[in-house]
Amino acid sequence: MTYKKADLFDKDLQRIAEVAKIMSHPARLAILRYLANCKTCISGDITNEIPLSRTTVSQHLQELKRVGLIHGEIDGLKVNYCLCNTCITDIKKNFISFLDEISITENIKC
Amino acid sequence: MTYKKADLFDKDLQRIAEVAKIMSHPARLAILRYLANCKTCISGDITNEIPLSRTTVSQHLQELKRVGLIHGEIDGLKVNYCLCNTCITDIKKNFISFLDEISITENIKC
DNA sequence: TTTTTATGTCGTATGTTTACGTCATTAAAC
DNA sequence: GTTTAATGACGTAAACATACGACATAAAAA
Repeated sequence: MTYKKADLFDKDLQRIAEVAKIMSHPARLAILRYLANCKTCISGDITNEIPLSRTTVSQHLQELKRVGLIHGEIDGLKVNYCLCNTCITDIKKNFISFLDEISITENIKC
Repeated sequence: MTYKKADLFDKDLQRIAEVAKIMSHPARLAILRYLANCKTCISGDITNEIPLSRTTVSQHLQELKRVGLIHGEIDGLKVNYCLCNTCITDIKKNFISFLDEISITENIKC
């Protein structure tokens, strides 16, 4: 009965909140940054780059995949991960739009 | 011994993650949006606007205050809250910079 | 075919967030 | 001076996130 009242809010706020939550862990941000720079994108390489156990990194990768920020493509034993540019563009649009919305120019007092 | 390995990551990623975490709840986004629109900003008004208990809203307000997104100013019995534009501008800069960084143009495959 | 390698899934301990009722405090109204 | 009103702080239950070891799977190498 307690908990999870998030659905009481506007859909657009819920979406921004969802994306923000995904970005709320530095490991996931580090993964995104790494994927933006590397060419190979193999899961193992990401694991080596991140100072956490393989399992934990894998878990973060699944999260990123779940919201659509990255894609994974099986290549034999290995998995190639890469960023979803469409999704990132979309997120950028959403964030900027929200932050613009709350950037008032004429400030009232404090 | 388990838990909280966040400090192993770059300071800039930690800061973005911290801000993202604050933005990861629709109630807090709704508060920010409301503060951007209203003139009065009295705590009680915010509580009426948000479909959560007074205590919970107060808690969210403290969180927003903690990271510097809003300021509160005591006015007798009441408290006037308002957005911190400097902080919001800063956040916008940080987010856009990170999202630009991971927006690769030449995509490799997927 | 057996072994090795790369990855994901499951279980679980511990820490954190969310949500709210109750209590404390302090200013204003009476 | 008492009462009422507006807030914040405290305590706490339930849900969720983080981190990781152990197990499972399936491709590649030996």
